[in-house]
Amino acid sequence: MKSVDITHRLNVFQEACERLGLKITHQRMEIYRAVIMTENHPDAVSVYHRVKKRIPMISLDTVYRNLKLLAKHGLISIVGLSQESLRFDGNMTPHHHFACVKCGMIRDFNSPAIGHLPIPEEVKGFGSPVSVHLEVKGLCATCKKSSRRN
Amino acid sequence: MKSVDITHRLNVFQEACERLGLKITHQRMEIYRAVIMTENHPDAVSVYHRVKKRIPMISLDTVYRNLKLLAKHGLISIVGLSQESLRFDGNMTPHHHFACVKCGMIRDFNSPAIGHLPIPEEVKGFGSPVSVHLEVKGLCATCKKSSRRN
DNA sequence: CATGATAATAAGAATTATTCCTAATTGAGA
DNA sequence: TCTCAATTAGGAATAATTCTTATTATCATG
Repeated sequence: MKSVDITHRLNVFQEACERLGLKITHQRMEIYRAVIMTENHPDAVSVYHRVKKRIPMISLDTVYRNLKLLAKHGLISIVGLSQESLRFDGNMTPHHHFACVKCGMIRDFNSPAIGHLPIPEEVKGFGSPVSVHLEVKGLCATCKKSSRRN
Repeated sequence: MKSVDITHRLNVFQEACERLGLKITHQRMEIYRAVIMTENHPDAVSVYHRVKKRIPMISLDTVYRNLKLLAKHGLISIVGLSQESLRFDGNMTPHHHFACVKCGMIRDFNSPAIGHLPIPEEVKGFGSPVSVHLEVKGLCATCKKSSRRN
């Protein structure tokens, strides 16, 4: 990404923080910057090491706290289903998943339309695809109800 | 799932183990059975508790070991991208992922076709979808090369 | 059916990822 | 500038997963 783009995105980020009532701290800015500058979807520890070069006293907890906070506010996202532990699936027939971001509930669904999706040529350049799943994230009906009560 | 179906799947599983040279142990059978009988994509600890009712001395390690082994052989699957830690994404424009199951590399791709997929009505009954990602799992070019060497 | 090679297991220690706790610091509005 | 709630650093705590080792069980073969 070009440095003018980075600057622009940092400005947009700053405005978003103001709008959301999040304080604009040095740490928060650098953590965000590290995420958008890293192409390959870093984990928290990678972000930590990267930010440490600019803020040597940064704590890993601060990195985790901000990454989660920013993800919660939709300023960055978590790759995949954001589960804290591995989950297993005995259904080996083609299907897809709906996952609740709050309680972790996962439901299967099929879709003939999705069944024969065209995988772009580009992807074959990355390697050999083995499986294809559509992952729909959202709030399940139960969690939606309980969050309205608050 | 009906009990005749369970029985049938256990038979198929047993044949698969024979074909793959995996020994048919009591623990392995019960672990597989627990996974296919649980609709909601259990994590390892849930499987452990379920199996413990039938094999009180089962160890958690055995559960993990078998779940991973069965997943490796394609007898069950791991939900999502099978990552061991959370990974973050600063790209908030619509895109999809190719993930290498061996080294964890993730690459983005877009697809206009996937962009306006019809989400089945069924899914709206589960809750409110927020994001939709296609997750393609496979072996990346580099890992494919290095595994051929062995 | 006995037996030996080897895969698999139990139990607990070790490792890794993530979150919590607390005291000190800081950003931003009055 | 002053104040206060939000944020931070640092280390302890927790949770998830893997490793180590001694023992046991499976299954091919005699």
